Amino acid sequence: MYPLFLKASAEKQRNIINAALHEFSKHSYDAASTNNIVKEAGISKGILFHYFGNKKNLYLYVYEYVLDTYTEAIFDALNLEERDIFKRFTQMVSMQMNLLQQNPAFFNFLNMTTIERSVAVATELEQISNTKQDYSYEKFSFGIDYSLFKEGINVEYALNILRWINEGIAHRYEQQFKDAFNDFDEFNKLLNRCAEEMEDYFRFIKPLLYTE
Amino acid sequence: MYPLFLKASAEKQRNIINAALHEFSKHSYDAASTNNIVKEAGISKGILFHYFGNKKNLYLYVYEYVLDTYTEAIFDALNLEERDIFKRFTQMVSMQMNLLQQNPAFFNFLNMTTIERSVAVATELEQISNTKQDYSYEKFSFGIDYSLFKEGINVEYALNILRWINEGIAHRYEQQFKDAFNDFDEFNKLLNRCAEEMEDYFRFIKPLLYTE
DNA sequence: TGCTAAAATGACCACATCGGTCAATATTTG
DNA sequence: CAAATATTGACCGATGTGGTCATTTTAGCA
Repeated sequence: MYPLFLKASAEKQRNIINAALHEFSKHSYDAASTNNIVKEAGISKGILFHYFGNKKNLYLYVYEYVLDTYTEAIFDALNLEERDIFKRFTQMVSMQMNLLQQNPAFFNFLNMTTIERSVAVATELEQISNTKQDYSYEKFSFGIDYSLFKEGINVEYALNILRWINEGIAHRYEQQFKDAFNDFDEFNKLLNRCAEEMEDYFRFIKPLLYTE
Repeated sequence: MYPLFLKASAEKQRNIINAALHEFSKHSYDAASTNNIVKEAGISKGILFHYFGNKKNLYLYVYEYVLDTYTEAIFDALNLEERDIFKRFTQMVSMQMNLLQQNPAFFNFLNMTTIERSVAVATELEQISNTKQDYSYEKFSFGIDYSLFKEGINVEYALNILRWINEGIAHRYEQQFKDAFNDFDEFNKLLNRCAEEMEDYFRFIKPLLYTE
């Protein structure tokens, strides 16, 4: 893909990706500044364009990188022998918390891409999203044991509701995550509280969906 | 508040508010352009600043206007004698669909304000939000009959889940709403389909939460 | 060591757009 | 008709944009 970039040292690549993630998670594509990115990455403007040619390539590269990293993290975290959907969710929540701890901009960036409206990248964004996003969801729900559900339960509805609970809680914590970003202990406490709350809701809804 | 603006004709006020809503729902505060607003509203740059003094005042005025309109719409739509939370939700969904039909930018703007990060307006935004947002939620859940729930059900959890279902479905339809924005029939069909789906989920979850 | 090719720099470009102003003009009012 | 008010839009200095390229630094090899 971008051989010049891939030839650079791992640390440099990481710096650039993190700086881009940070900028693109704070601003829309149009409003994001390559000047800010190079400043934060500690590189010159020239080398960035040497690597990626233009802003758009950089943006789409970061998007693919994030989706791939996310998918890979799911692969790592998921124990496919666990066929209980609630345990699966617990696994995924802990995976997401780890990712968030490693790089808070990660999910902010993903959120931004879902509301991105710039015509300059809209079509490519949707294209990449379609090819990659569904895959990780499929992976997540592979091999689920549907017989654990009460008879007559619409499993598709049940799974969607679980996801929306997850997203709803995450969304509620978002601002707090941002505020606590620089306080390591506080940030970890928040992560735990958030995961705990998700667990609470799962405990609440599980007996409603599962047979005794 | 802004007497010069309020003295203008109702049509002019409407044009300005709609133009501002449109611009601020497409761009963050910093990225939004007053030039675009005056162009779309069909007024001169001078008169806009004559009315509001500066961009920030305009933005916050529109935000208050939207929250007030929303609250008022809830007042109109809600039958407080209906004490079944599911019927209440149905009432609110239909109210939201009406608002969305009248002005699609309405909810997009509200979504944008929830992710707004500009330091120029952050504190005021939160301040206004705190004073007004809670109120409409309180209003919505006033007089709910909790005895309809199964024994041992955590009602707070149940209500949150209903809200997240609502938001999750709405979010899923968002992009489609935008695409169909100019096709009146298609747009209405979408509104109905979205409301229908919310009803489906309510029908699904109601027997899980309520006693027979 | 010296030489060459590749990597990296950052000043610089032309340009677009920004929020905001204000002298000039149009309209309303009495 | 004059005075007061409403409205215009050209204009301002400032800022920042994505992208370029002559120049310098570094790395690899003989």
